[in-house]
This record gives sequence, structure tokens and C-alpha cells, in this order.
Amino acid sequence: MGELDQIKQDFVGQWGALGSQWGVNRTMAMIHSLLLVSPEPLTTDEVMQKLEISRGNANTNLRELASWGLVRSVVLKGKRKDYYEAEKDVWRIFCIVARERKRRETEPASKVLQNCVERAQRLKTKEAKALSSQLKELNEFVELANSIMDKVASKERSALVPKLLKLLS
Amino acid sequence: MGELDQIKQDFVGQWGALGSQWGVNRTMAMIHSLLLVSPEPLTTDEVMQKLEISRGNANTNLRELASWGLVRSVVLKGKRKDYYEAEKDVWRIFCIVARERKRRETEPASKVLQNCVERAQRLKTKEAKALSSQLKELNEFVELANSIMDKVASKERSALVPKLLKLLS
DNA sequence: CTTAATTTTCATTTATTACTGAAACTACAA
DNA sequence: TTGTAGTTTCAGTAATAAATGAAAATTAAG
Repeated sequence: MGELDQIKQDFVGQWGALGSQWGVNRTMAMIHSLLLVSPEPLTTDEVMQKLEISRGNANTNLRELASWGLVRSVVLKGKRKDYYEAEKDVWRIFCIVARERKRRETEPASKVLQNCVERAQRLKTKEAKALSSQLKELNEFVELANSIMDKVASKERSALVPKLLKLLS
Repeated sequence: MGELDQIKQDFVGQWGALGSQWGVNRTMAMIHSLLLVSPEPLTTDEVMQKLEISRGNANTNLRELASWGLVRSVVLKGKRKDYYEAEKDVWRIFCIVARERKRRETEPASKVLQNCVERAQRLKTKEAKALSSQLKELNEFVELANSIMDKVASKERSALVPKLLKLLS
């Protein structure tokens, strides 16, 4: 294997490991990173071969990546097979992940939290008041984080990051 | 079970589920949330009983939470056993998690990425240049995110959030 | 149509991660 | 120093998550 492929392999492995620590399955993260450093779109067969995984696994994870919007299938003229390519712009990747995790995870969680808060507020004991206040704080924070993410992810990087850095300096 | 306990149980369950999606083990997230809504510190035995988990499991996860700084053990006067209480301030929890995940995960990952970039830069083919530029972008983003997190997590919430919201409005 | 290529599904298997419980260890009081 | 309460460890087990591979479904070329 050439040094180039070796570097790619190290990167793909590392990205996979990082993914698992953040609740993304390893194969999905690896396919994503493989496509990220591939100059050309790849077929399912090529992904299978390069990562030594089964057809079912490759297919499932490619579709999952596509449903997130991190990967899209492209049709190459004169070819029958589907080709897949990754979104390569880092800022767009970030926006997609932020939007999707919010939609799939924190919004539903916030609904449950909100429901807990409402139920706790109906009770009048001292302990219930403490609970409701603690959960309220937590829910407000989750919603604040959600709304910040929304706004951040809807802006151009160039329009946001410099101002942000200045604010934090 | 009283409505109060029912609410707590719903919350604990939800928090546990959310934790797993973000790479935190369910029990750890549940113990944390249990302590978060407990007005008094709890012993290992109380945690075991309330979550119906084994001593080993409770002990391991309490220690892990303590190593993150999300939980601390307190000594109650006249008592032999260790008591545990959670950090309850939502902003502090956020800062702790940000700091620890950075230290434990993204910093090591960034080192590997940096190493890939350096190796790719030594190669002179066209494809190597494309790889090095893609990885460089990614690494710059990871480091940018790290540094923003650092700064955010080092500030008082009251000093930051209003300005941030204004910037994003 | 018919058929071959390709994609998708899903029951089964495998791998990974988390949990249990009992034994070993520690701290301390009598 | 011995006993007791409390804590930690860890080998074995259970639960969960992910992967396989072959069959079914779909697609499109001839």
C-alpha cells in the first residue's frame, strides 16, 4: 500500500473511532470519511472492498448517510451502478449534523422534559417546587442550546466565525 | 409511587436514553440525573435501590462521574458511608462536559489528524495535495471548535449568552 | 415481456459493551 | 489484632448493537 493510502486508512480509522464516542456507528463514520477523502464518487462495491464490509452493511450505512444528507448518490453517465459522494465542505457538514441531531434527538428530549416540568408545576409540595425549578433550568438550557445551534447553522461561516472569535477574545 | 417519583423516573429514563445517543453509557447518565433531582446526597446503596442496579455497576459509574467532576462525594457528619451529590448548576455541567470531552476525545483526535496532514504534505502528487488540503480544512475546523468551546466554557453564562444572542439575532 | 444487473431487506450470527455478584481489599473501631 | 462496615475489582454473563449473506425486490436494457 502506498503512503497515500496509508494516510487515508489512518484517517478513516481515527474518524470511525471518534464517531463511536459520539454515538455514531463506526462503519457509518468510516464510510463517510472514506468518501470524504475520495476524489471520485464510489460504488457500493468499492466501499465494500475498501473497508472489507458486507454488502448489507455498506448499503444500510450509505442509505443512512444519505438520509442525513451527508452523502448523495450521483449517476455517472453510461454507468448502471449508483455512485456515492460525500459533502466535503466542513462548515456544511457541521450545519447538517447540528440540524439533524437537533431534529432527531434534542427536540424530542426537550418535549419530554417540558412535559415533566408541567407535571411538576402542578404539584405544590416543597420538593415538587425544587424539582420543577431544576428541570425548568435544564430545559431552558437545552432550548437555548437548540436555538443557538439553529442560528449558527443557518449562517455563512465567513459571516459568523470572525465575529464570534472577537466576542470571545 | 407518587406522582413526584413518577416524574423523576420519567426524567431519569429520558436522560439515560439521550445520554446513550451521545456516547454516554445509560447507567451513568441515569445516575447523574437521579442525583440531579435528588434534594439530598445519596449513598451507593440508595442509588442501587432506586435504579435497580448492582453494587459494582453503581460504584463504577459513580466513580466515573466523579472523575468527570459531575458528581462529588460528601461526608455527612456522623455517617460512615460515602454520600454522592451532583453538580446542579446547568452552566457548570455544560462547561465540565465541554472541557472533559475536549481533553479526552477531540484533542487526541486532532493530534492524529495533524499527523495525517503533515504526512500528506510531504507527498507531491496531485491527489496527495487534494488530500492534505481536505484534511487540513477538517483539522482547522476541529481546532476552531475546540478553541471556541474553551473560551465559551471559561466564561460566566450571564456574561456570554446575551451577547451571543445579540450577535446571532 | 424476459432477463440480468443491482439494490434492499431481514433472519441469523457475531462483536461489542455493559452488568452482576462474589471475593478481595481497605479503613477503622473495639 | 480481630471484627465489621464499606468499597473496589474483575471474571463470568447478559444485553445490546452491528454485520453478514442469501433471498426477495426492484430496475432497466435488450
